[in-house]
Amino acid sequence: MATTTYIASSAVCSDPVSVPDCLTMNIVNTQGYGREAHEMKYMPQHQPPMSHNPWVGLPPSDPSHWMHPHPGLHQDIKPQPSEVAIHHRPHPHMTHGWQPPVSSPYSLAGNGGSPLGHPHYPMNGLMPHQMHPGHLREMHCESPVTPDHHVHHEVEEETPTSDDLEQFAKSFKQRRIKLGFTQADVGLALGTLYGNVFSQTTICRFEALQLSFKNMCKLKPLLMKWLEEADSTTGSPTSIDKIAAQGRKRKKRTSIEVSVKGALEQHFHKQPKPSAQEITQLADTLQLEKEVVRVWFCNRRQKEKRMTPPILGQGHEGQVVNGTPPGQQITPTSDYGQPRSVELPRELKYPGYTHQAMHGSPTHLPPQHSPPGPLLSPQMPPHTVAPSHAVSH
DNA sequence: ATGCATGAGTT
DNA sequence: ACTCATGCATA
Repeated sequence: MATTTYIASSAVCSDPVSVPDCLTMNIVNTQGYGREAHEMKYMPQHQPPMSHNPWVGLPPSDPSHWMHPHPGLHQDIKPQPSEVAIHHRPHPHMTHGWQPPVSSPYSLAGNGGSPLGHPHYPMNGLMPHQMHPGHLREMHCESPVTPDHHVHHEVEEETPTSDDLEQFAKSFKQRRIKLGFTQADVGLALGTLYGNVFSQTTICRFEALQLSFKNMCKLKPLLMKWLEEADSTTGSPTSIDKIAAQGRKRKKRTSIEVSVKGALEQHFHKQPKPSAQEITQLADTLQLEKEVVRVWFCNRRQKEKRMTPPILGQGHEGQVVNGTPPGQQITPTSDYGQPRSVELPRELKYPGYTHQAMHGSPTHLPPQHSPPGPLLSPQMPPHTVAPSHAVSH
């Protein structure tokens, strides 16, 4: 049964540390659900664009990162960096000009980081950091489209290959852990660092390669920077406050029964993009709200586009299709529920990357830009290996 | 770690 | 109505 309740997401902001009230974003009413109706978002208390970011030298010249044309009128609740109450790290004993951009390995909110009341403090004061810094460019990605005539400088802004990403993600995770930071810490740190806060979820997905290729590319440089800062820094406990995402009316997560999911999966195999009618019918049949079904399909499609897509071919549907998208290689292996230890030969997996392989502007490119050069223009790297879906964390 | 949801931007 | 980036809530 689908729970269709709305929750006054007062969020679990039970941050033991503190919750600055300065962060109150007035969330009015969000009826994101009934799009057909009004779409009131939340009203930002608004606030001075950039307050201070003591340690984060945010170039005033580049507010674009954290400012949106419509403050407060953006996507999910994301605290503006300026809103984030950052504590100056109480560590006078630091020799560095400035310290860690990051939040301490503790503090942390609700999610992944330190769940259940008291976080584990991996290191109070001393970090196991410093593995062997000064070297995180072990990955050089040769972009497919890179003119060979020009050497690689440090920061390769060229599109990394999926291998690069995979490799990076892996080492990133490893270091992050050694440094004693949680995924949530990182997400928060990015906010104080660059003004873009990310959730534990996103960091997690990055590490697990569960984002789109493009998205991975976008985040990589940020995480790279964080890494630099992080391991070039002596741990200084900084307490970060968690912002409460309050008041927003969010539909409660619908729980779809497994049997129903199976049915949905089956339909998905036959028709990944059902028409409104089909959706309606399906919803009717399965006793779900139409919207729920619609969203399910959206999410399912999105899943297919991740770097580590679910393998098509759920245990039950026998007659799968011929709908295999060209170029999409389906690995008959089971789904992501299992430990993917096998080297999945999924050479191509970005069937539908019709858009920008990644470029700053949101504007999309024409689907198929025929490369002037004789070489192919793979926006997507040749191949990817099996995600070493490690267990950790 | 992941399922369902939101919302800006597209098509 | 869809895609895509992202995240709350939850398993």
